[in-house]
Amino acid sequence: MTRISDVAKHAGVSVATVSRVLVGQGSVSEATRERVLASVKALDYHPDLAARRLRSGKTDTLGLIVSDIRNPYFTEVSRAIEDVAYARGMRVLLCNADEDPAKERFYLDMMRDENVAGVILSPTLSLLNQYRAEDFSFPLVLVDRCDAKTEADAVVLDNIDAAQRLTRHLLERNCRRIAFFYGAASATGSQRLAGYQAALAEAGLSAITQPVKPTTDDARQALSTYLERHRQTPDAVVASSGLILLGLVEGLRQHGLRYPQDVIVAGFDDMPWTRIVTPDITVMAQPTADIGRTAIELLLARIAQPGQAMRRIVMRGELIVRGSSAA
Amino acid sequence: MTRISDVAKHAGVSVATVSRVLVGQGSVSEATRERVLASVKALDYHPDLAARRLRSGKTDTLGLIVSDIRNPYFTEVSRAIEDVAYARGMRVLLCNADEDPAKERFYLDMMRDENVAGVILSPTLSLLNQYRAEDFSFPLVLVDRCDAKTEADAVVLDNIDAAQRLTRHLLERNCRRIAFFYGAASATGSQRLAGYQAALAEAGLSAITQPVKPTTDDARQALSTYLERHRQTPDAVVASSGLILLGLVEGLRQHGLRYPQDVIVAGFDDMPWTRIVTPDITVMAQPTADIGRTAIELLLARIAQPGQAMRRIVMRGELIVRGSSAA
DNA sequence: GAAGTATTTGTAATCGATTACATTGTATGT
DNA sequence: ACATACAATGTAATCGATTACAAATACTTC
Repeated sequence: MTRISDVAKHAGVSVATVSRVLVGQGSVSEATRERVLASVKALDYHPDLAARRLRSGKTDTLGLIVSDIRNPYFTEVSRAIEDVAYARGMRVLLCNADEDPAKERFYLDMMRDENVAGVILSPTLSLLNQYRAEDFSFPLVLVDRCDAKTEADAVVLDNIDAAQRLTRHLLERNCRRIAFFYGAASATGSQRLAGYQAALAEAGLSAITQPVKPTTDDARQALSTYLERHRQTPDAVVASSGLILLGLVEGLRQHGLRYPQDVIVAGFDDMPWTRIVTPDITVMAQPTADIGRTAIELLLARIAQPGQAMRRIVMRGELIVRGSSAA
Repeated sequence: MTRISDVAKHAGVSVATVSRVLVGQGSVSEATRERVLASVKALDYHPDLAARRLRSGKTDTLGLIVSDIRNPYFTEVSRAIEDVAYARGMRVLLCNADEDPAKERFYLDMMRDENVAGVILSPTLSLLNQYRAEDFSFPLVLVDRCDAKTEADAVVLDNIDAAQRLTRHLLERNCRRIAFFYGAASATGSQRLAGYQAALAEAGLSAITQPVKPTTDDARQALSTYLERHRQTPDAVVASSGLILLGLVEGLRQHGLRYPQDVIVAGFDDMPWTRIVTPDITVMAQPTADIGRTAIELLLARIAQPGQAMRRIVMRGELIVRGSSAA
């Protein structure tokens, strides 16, 4: 391993000067600057990050804790985040909390131990409910999940509005009995539930709601159970997330129900498969790349300006009408 | 921040003793051990990882560099890897090389700088071709992609056999003109191509092959172009990966071709959507969870025993026959 | 109980950078 | 020509742990 002292010797300067060149702090003459950089290149020197971190207390690593890495929503968001980080030469420590508050706790502790510059997190409901900014020693940006009462930097969809518009669309298609399958474990799920309920209330209709675990398997089973228990099938089934939507489509298929003839189906997240099934599926699409990019930019801004006011950035969903809700 | 010296003072011992308790090296009496642990808990002490790393030169961070985080194959593999890492209290630094040798290089350099304990990598073709074990300062396990001539720890599918069996299945369905769309940029794609070709050769048939970029969009376009250029549609189209398969299905749909009536379709990777389209899709499934778990275990074994012989672990794919290749 | 060994604990060096402070050299204004 | 300010560089302290080595204590064995 070549150390900074090797570079200093090679360039005929002190270690302090080498460090100044590398860090970009302090003043160095252009001549020595070039000499040092030449030596760095000649010796293929790479600073020891642990040493640098220990002394300076700074890191250029960001943390990203998502709820489910297999959920395409999160992979697309992470992808966008990582692209920005890559462009800036920063690292991203990606972890998967699996909707488990214990894992989430573990990873947050790990972020503290790693001394990351900041963290982007899609919090469990449990964390969100007891959220206090002062519990975190690093800048934190919430993504996907945040409510109005939580004082934090956040990037979220306008869930209530999005669910309301999606539901209104189904009402326009003359659906009356609309069953809403939602992930009860997340803030997102309950906000979308509220939007759905608001739309039904406008129309003077009563709600049919079914909380599920936010997985495809659980959603499929919940639909099955529902269909078996009730004689009358609903006019429409709606999912509060892409994974749940997939479960609903699987479940309909399993029960031999065709859409849109027997029952209309729609849900959140414009996942790739929604375009290729026949008929294709009406969805409320989220701007995942935008959400990711905005989240990391918000985080970097916060790191640069720790004092600035908290910002909650609310994005609008896009309704994409397809065959599954054809008139 | 509480430091190790605070803990030492609180417990009435020296910092060395505290360190020994925490690291688990050296001998400490049970009594002091408990006293130290009590102090650690009382003060909520967490060791500074940078300092620990600097002094010991060791890390319990692993690196994982995948080719495309949006590919469900890789998310499932990462998921399995991370589960094992979590169970052992290790961190995983996940990066997305995007099939780009430059990014791959960048992230490999970063892994070196981070001083990770080891890395799991799905290499680009370019890296694989010039692979030399001595170029890496850390233990490395290849996943998904490796060839017989590369001397490295690796976990891969038996690609030739898998593609051959998938192709034979189509031959049994009386397909004669079988078009193979494969990712030319990866070792996996060309190995699967070889398997396909072997099966056709057995049957005395000529191959129809189409290299594509390993993305859904590119596959869809390639299929379109192919269909427009050739009067006669093939009996079957086969994809060398799940993302390509999705593109083929989209393309068929776009051209109004039904399967299995007009053309049979099949491919690699049992992705969730393959079960819900109608008809559902015949696939060669990969044991992704097994692959991930095996890869990290192989890596940990290598870290523990740096001297042991290189192992290439070859997994068998599972043919799942579904409606898209119905007789 | 003495000698020898094993166990437990402490002292201080060390990892490789950053950075406060001191020092030297150079330019500027009067 | 002298004082002042500022730029460029070097010396050495420092970050917070681990660990080599030394010292103290406990435990055997005869």
